[in-house]
Amino acid sequence: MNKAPGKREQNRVERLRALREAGLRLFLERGLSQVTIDEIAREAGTAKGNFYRYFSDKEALVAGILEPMATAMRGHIEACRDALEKALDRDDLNAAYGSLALVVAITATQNLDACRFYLQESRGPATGARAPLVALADEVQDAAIELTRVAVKRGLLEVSDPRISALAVVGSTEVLMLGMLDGRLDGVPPTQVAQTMIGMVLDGIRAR
Amino acid sequence: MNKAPGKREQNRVERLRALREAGLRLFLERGLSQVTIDEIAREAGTAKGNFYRYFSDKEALVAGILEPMATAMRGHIEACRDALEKALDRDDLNAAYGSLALVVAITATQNLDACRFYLQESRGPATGARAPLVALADEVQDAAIELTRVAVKRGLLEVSDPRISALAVVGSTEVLMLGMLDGRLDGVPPTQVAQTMIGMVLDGIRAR
Amino acid sequence: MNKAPGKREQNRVERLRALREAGLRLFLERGLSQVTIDEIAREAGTAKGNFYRYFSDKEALVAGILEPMATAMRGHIEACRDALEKALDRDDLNAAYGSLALVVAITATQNLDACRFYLQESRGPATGARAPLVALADEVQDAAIELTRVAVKRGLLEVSDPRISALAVVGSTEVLMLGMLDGRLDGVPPTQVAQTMIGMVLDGIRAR
Amino acid sequence: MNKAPGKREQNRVERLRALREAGLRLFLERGLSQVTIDEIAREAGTAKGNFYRYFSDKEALVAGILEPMATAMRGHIEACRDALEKALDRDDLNAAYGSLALVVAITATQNLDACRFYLQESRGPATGARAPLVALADEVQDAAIELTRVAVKRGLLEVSDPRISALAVVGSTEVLMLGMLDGRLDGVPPTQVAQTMIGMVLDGIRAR
DNA sequence: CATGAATGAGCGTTCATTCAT
DNA sequence: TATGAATGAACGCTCATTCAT
Repeated sequence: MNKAPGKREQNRVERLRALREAGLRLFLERGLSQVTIDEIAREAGTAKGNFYRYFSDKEALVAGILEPMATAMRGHIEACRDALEKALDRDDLNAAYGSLALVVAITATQNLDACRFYLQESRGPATGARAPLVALADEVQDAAIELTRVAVKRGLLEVSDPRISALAVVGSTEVLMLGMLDGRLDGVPPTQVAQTMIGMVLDGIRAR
Repeated sequence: MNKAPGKREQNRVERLRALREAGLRLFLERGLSQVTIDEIAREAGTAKGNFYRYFSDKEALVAGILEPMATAMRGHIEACRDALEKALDRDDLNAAYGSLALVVAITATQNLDACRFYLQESRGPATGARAPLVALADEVQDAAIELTRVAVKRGLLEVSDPRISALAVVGSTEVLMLGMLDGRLDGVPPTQVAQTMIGMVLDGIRAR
Repeated sequence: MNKAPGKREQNRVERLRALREAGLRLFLERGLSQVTIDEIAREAGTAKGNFYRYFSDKEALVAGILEPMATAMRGHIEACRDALEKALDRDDLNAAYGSLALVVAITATQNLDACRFYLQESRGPATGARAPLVALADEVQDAAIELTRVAVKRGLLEVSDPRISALAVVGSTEVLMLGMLDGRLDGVPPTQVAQTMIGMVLDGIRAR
Repeated sequence: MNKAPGKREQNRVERLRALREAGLRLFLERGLSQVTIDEIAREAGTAKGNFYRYFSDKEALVAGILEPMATAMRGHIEACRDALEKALDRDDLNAAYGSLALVVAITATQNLDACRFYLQESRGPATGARAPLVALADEVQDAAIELTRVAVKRGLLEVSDPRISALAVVGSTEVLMLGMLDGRLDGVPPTQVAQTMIGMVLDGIRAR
């Protein structure tokens, strides 16, 4: 019996979703540190005290908001590294990077708000609720450097220093994404942005 | 009389400096939103109530911290645009960009902490004390786009879209600077980083 | 039918017992006011909401915890008074007091935790959940005074003031019991403590 | 200049007094755990946040309320021990104990409310704000035992066990004091109570 | 002017109590 | 009937801001 999920479980899932959504919406509107638990609960249509059934504090909510995107990103990075480690020539490299760009773009699109949230709040000291964001940012930068190192080690890429190339790409990507989100790049086809990015990657940032 | 600055004025200037320095130090350590006026005053060696004699609130302090760097940057950008508008060939372009890179680097070095503060806190919604930071960031991005547009208009640069190139450069620069500051680029000579950046600019981000 | 207790009733009794035990254990560990209904229910292995099926609030639980001991004590006191009212000489008095001491000791031993709980929390204003404890303490003191008055009235005891003697005995008893429970009297045979107490009673506290 | 204490200092002292007094009054009325910082501040005629300038939390306030009495008691106990250690005969013992009883009585009278507070809340687990009370109670009981041990060691007192005598005296004293405070001993001259107590002490609780 | 005490709104968190499941 | 999710009033504590000294 009870093949369908019970009402309790349904409510639970719905509440979680509502809290995450409300939190994300408010964080984007007014900034992580300016939003109170009170508001999040109200915006999610529940009582303040109920928030704490679902998240131990604001930091846990932030982690929860980021989690789907972070998990997906980790998977994509892993896959890209696997591909790079098997890559034999420039075409394989192209394929690996292109593939990564594609799935990252898709993941970003599917988690648009979370992505924007990440871009907006991931810098600075990892104090309190910002910790999960900074941790993820660190992870991303380290992964970018690692991927570049692999490509260089396999002789597929020639760069002055893998760290420079990797961070430059990460930085460009971040600001371009924000540009698309905040309207500064309105009218530019996303594919063109992507192409520019991939060009940067493949050209190893040009400096040799 | 009183050609030399009076004792009063000297004190005033010293207090201002102490408050700005203390605020900056604490903002870097623990994040803008986590620092209280109380702490800033204590760190600056003055009484809490005295803070309000010099700054109307935290936002004003932030603006004060950024002001020297922002003024310098505006000057540099202005000069670069002037140079670009008189530039006749690729060499002039090189000179203009190289010059900008140089003075920006110098300004950043002279305002290292303010620069880092800017890089760490300039994103996200412009709420509360963060407003001056976000405003400056907007200004920088708009200026970067404008400079690129000028270069393109004069036929000195060929890019798919000036906005993409400009933002990519801004993003790379930001993350590379942070990388130098947070140790991720330890051991890389700054000149090499700069060269990579200038290469990016001159190559118009490679994508055509 | 249903001469034997039904399953329902069995469960009910078991739940009550579990809640009382859990509450008592926690009250002793951390103090009456520091224990939440939540914890009591969890410790008793039942759901929080279920607590309210058995007790209207914390005060009712406290009353429930004390009830067996209180009822027994009332009976013993009653019996002692009956004995005293029939007592004709010092031997009868000895017998009555000795008997009371014995049954009180037995009751305390049989309700060791409840007794300790009473000793620890029965003072102070009768606010909230503490009310039943304070009420019982008042009852005990009044009874002690009353018993002494009876003995005096019957010419069996000579004291400066029955109230002084009675309260001194009650106070000594309480602290000595606590001393036995908290280890301060480790190594002293309980009978020796009891003898001292009875000596106090019979000597009418010595001051005449 | 400024021989008289400044207005600031005057205010400070007055606030401290008001907070201690307000706290004590409320603790007596409704019990330590039932009183909120909010109420204490309101009762003291100050703002809630101001409470924390003077006391780090409720526990610190309790310690502050107890402190004068505790310090006095420690001094008296010390003096009594010194006297006992020099005592040569029963008369010296009488003097030492009588003296202690007298100064304790005076101290209690001078700190009537604090004394009552101590008597009402010093039992039970030392959780949170109750810690200083329990610590003081432990100190008192240990000191009582120690004093008795000294008297016994010097052959001035003959008791079955110093711990029993000491705790019995402490317990009697406590309950008799409460009895005087809560009206149960109305009409009994305090001197008579004291005499009873001293009789108890000198007779070594009668049990040999 | 400088000081730091006072103010009180507001935040994060808890918990007795109710109520849908 | 049992469960534990939801509610919301408090509570402890903080801190931007004001103001007496």
